[in-house]
Amino acid sequence: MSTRYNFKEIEKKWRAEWEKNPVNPTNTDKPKYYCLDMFPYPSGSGLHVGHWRGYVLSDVVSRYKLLHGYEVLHPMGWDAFGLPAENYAIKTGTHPAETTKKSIENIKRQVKEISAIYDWDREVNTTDPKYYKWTQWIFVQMFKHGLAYEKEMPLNWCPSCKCVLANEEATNGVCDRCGAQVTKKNLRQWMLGITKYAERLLNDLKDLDWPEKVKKMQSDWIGKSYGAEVDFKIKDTDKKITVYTTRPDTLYGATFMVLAPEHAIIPEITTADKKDEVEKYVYAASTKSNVSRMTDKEKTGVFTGAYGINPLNGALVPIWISDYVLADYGTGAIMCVPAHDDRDFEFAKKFDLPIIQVISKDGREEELTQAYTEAGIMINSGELNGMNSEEAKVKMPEYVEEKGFGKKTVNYKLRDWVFSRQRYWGEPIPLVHCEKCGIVPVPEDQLPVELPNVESYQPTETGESPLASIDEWVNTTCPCCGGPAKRETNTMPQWAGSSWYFLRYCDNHNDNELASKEALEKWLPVDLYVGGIEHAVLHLLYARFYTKFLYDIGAVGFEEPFKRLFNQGMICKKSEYDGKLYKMSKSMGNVVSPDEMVERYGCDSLRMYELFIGPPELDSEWDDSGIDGVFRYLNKIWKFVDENKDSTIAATKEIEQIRNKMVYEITSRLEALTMNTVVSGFMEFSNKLIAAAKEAGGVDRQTLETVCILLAPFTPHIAEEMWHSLGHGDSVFAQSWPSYDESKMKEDSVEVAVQINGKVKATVSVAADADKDTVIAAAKEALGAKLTGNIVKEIYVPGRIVNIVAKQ
RNA sequence: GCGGAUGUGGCGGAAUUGGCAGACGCGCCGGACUUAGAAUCCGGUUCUUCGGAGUGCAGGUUCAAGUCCUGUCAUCCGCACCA
Repeated sequence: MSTRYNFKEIEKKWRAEWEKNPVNPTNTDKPKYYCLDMFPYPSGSGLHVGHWRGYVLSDVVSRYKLLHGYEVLHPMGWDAFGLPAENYAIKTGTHPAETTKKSIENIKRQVKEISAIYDWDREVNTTDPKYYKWTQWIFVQMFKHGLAYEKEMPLNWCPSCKCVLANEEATNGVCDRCGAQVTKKNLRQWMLGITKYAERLLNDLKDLDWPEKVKKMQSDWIGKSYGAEVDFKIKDTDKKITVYTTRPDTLYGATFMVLAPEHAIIPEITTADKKDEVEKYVYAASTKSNVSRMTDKEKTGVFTGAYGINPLNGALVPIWISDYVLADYGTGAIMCVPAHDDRDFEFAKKFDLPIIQVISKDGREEELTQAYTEAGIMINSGELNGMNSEEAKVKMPEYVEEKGFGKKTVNYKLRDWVFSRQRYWGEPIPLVHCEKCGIVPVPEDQLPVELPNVESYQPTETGESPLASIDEWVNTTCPCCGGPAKRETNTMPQWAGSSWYFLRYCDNHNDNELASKEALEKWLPVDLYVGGIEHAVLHLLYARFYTKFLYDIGAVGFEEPFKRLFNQGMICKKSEYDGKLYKMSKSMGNVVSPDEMVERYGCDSLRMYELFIGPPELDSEWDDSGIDGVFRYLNKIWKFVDENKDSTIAATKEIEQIRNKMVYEITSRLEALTMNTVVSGFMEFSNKLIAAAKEAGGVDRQTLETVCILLAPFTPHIAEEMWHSLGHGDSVFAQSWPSYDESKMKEDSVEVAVQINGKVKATVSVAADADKDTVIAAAKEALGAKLTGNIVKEIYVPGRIVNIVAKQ
């Protein structure tokens, strides 16, 4: 006879039962809890055990809240627009909708293996016209509010995806999706004015219960800086150049200026003798790739022949051009203080420009071998001399403003969002170009603008969408004047659908609004959002921006979508190619299939092991054999409940103590989301319980029931089965989370370690409430002859330790 | 270059936030059961020259340090000419 519990039968039985009678009742008047997973892209290759981690964690929290009497919204859906389905279409001619449908079917089957309490009636799919109707509707609102606009500018272009990229998708000059080096291409594109929200996106971060790391990444990306704009007149002309600086305190030390090669004033100020050289440099910079401009740190530059005038002291400063100055940040022009800026120092050394020190450590000038970038005492700075540079930094912007040659300003690194894509498998941008009326949004009652069928999905080299070749779709009538007009052929980026999907879940069948006011009011904002760190800037920033916009137009009643964020770590495994640790992926050959694990150990064991593997916020290495421990534990607890299910005896004091402590520990560890210690807690307390029961000749019912309920969020099937085996007819999830009685957790006697000079020499058992003198006396007795010398000090930490300090 | 995280047995990792380092589990060793294996159960498992030593390394504060401070090394992650 096998002692293994029959997980296959049990899990099948309860899954069928829960499908019929969901344990999470809807439309109640209970308090709400919205627990959200980042929805997956339904790729053809399906799930691996790494995907389970976040989904199990969020399901544990959801079920835990359920047992606390909440009505829980725990939905799942598919972020299904995107390149893999489209690339597959290019190769095979299969319509992406078909591929997507198949992928969703497959991944949904795998997701169901997790046995999470997802409400499948609320499933969303970003590629469903009923869904993207509202993605388009939001765009139309943005257009109407002047937030969506068209602009021609040099953009990140991925030569491999044949598509433009947003700044957020092209960090380090590399395509976020395919890894190809990004080039610049001058294109006319649709932009979203996210920079208008920069201040709010930054400010509202501070109230969010998010990992500090993510908040920092977002605030760095927004990149707010305080400084001043200062006007430099150009010698012998009536023109001026405005520079932006965060170091107005160093203005007296500005010895030259540098313009970005794209700066519009360059042709106007370049002197005749420098013209050729300047034009050559500007041309070279324009053809230099984005990547080399970022990575070639060697300074290059050219002198324009013109001079600016330092507004403070009238000094003449030569105006140079260099590609280390960015055209689209600040004013595209800088004043250079080589004494106090590394880059300016390097430039000055290379081109032999003067260096004037204006800040010094001790008020004395010194020979600088590198830029002095710390704070210090002002020197060579007229009226500022002797002042602390930090103070000067604060005072100067105001001073500059008073004198009328500049103003205090703020700058952001955040750029507007390049929103259009030249690909097929995305939401069509719902606009019409009319010769008479200009750009006209498609009327809301005509949404969605559905994706037409095309013959070739192939993207073009020219930056034109594959949709442009379908004349019967492109040619339309203007909704405004009824005349001939052409549709916008660009599509939206993948982020469009995911920027608001969390709103749709609460009312996903609504054809009249993106979600009803009542449903939004009831469910939003999200209480806990679980997902990977890779979306720290992209998705999470976009979703916050969308929410703020929708708040501004009155479509939602809150400004921040996600109150609490949890980033689970990745599951890694050694690659079979080079033996190094990598995040699980098909291409590294290190994928472990959850299907296989479920087959061998069951869903409950895999769920518990996913949590046991390590701290949930850190990356962990997958180890196949580790799951054995969890599986053995479940067998052990199964056997324990089975053997005692008909018990009628009362709890001993010890068992009562273990039960109360167990409830306390499991609860507080679960609240802190330290799930790995919850699992070890289960093992630890169960071991104690089994040992105590052996000694007592059995265990009481209440303790067995408590164990079932505690386990229910983690291993729902076995918990439900054991609950029923105790004679209950209702579900374990209809119960309340157990409470604990602190007074019953206390032990009568405690083991106290006895130290001499901080080294443990003995232990002694004393009454828990014994006073210091009693314990010290007992400790000395236990030490006996080991205690020598003069006692200097006696320390007692109640219930923990005695330390006797003795001098020899 | 700047910023952040991490560093504890053969392995994954605990440690009530300054109070007996190594919980819990994997693996391994020994034993029981078995014709045998699997499974299960019981015991052991940081190192040690048995004095002690020990949380990447070197200092410091303290009666007491994995935990606090200073310096340093390594690994990983984010940003990267943002003036």
